[in-house]
Amino acid sequence: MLPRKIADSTVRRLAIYLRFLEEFEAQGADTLSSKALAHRAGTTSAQVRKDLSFFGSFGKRGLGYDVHALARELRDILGLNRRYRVIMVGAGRLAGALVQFSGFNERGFDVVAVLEKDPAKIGQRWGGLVVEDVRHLEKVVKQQRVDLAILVTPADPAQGLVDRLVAAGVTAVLNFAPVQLQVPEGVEVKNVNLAVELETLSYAIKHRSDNRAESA
Amino acid sequence: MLPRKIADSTVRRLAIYLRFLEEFEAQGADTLSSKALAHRAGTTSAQVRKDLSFFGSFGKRGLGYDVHALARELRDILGLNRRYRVIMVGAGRLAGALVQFSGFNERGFDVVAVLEKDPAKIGQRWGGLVVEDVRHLEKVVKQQRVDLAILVTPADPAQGLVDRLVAAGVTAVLNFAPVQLQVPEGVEVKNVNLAVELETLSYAIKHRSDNRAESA
DNA sequence: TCCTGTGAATTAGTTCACAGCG
DNA sequence: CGCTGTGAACTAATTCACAGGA
Repeated sequence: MLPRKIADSTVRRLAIYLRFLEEFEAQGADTLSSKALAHRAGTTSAQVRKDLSFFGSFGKRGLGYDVHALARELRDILGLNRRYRVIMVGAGRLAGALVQFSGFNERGFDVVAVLEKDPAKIGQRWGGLVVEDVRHLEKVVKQQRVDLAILVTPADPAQGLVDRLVAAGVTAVLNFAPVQLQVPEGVEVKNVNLAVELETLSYAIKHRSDNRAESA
Repeated sequence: MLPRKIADSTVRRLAIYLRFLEEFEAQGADTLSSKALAHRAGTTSAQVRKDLSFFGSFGKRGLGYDVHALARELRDILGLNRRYRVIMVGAGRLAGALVQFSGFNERGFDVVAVLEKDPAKIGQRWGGLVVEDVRHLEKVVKQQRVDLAILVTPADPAQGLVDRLVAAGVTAVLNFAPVQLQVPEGVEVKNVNLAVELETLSYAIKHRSDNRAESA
């Protein structure tokens, strides 16, 4: 059923399809064509069908997809039919915003601990959590049975922290620090680099006319 | 000099190379090989050379790249040798974290206004800024000569807001709302979807063993 | 010799186009 | 018929491999 390797771009689109399916679900629609889904997700119907085809045949020819059934399939494919225990490493403003971000909770990601180095922040209450000393990282990861870490620190300490997280058993990391983390086989890292996003926009602004005219 | 179309993946890597070049610069290195840069950026030396070759020949055979000179070239290519005037649309926690985020300022992105719908937040002081009523969007965009908008709102109002931004003359948007925005030709949108990032990690966790073993 | 710059080869990803089922 | 599912065709991106200048 599962091919050797699914492209990251496909997985991202599946997550996007799921979001729209759930919107349609809420609106009471119960059948949807690949064309309609593609339109909402900003892609083509062939792409939608191809993406889904890697995992099975979920549609009805001549009809489309059952919204409920396809949403359920996608949640299953994406591993979203369980909850994840998340540790937040770093307690700056961005970390604070992420802890509050309802999208995480709705999707099954529960922040179970927040770690920080700065003594001024240790002991603060964050919602139901207390910010803990990062020295206790290993203990917390084990006691809380952490599945996934969100790393929200400056660049400098990031590699050392990820080494400790991996040693303690964490196998998935969402990294906001602007460094390329080195991790062993079997550990997944996703990077989010806000500066890079802005810089690609800067590039687009600067080179906008290149796509139309020859001269610069 | 500039080919018709540069892949987004290439532009992102250029931004990453620049970050590391600046680190090396700060450490006093003045020459660097494509191999060293590739290692830091998590790619291959051939990829580094190919990425750069789209824009020119910046290295010295047998030696490598002059760190200062290449950094300057990349800043020029990326359009980072000027400052950008940014409007933040939405004044939630994430917006607050982004406004404070030093990386933006260091890279030349100045937040010149923050807009919000919620009357409770309008009038709050954010650093040197006062949160303004989103009704004044058009006026603010024009008076502040905004180059770029960061959209940090729920999904619902996002399309309407982007329509107004575009009508007012904004041509680049960094979108955190979980919708696929429809914009006319010539307007650039970059999406950052934190839920999607977590969901691809969830997928990776679930399918980790598939890469090695046959059975599931 | 060392390391860049780059066509050529390869691999990955997307789109086409149509057979086949409801 | 309508719309899915999917090989085949195509396009894009990466990697190879080597010529050539410092």
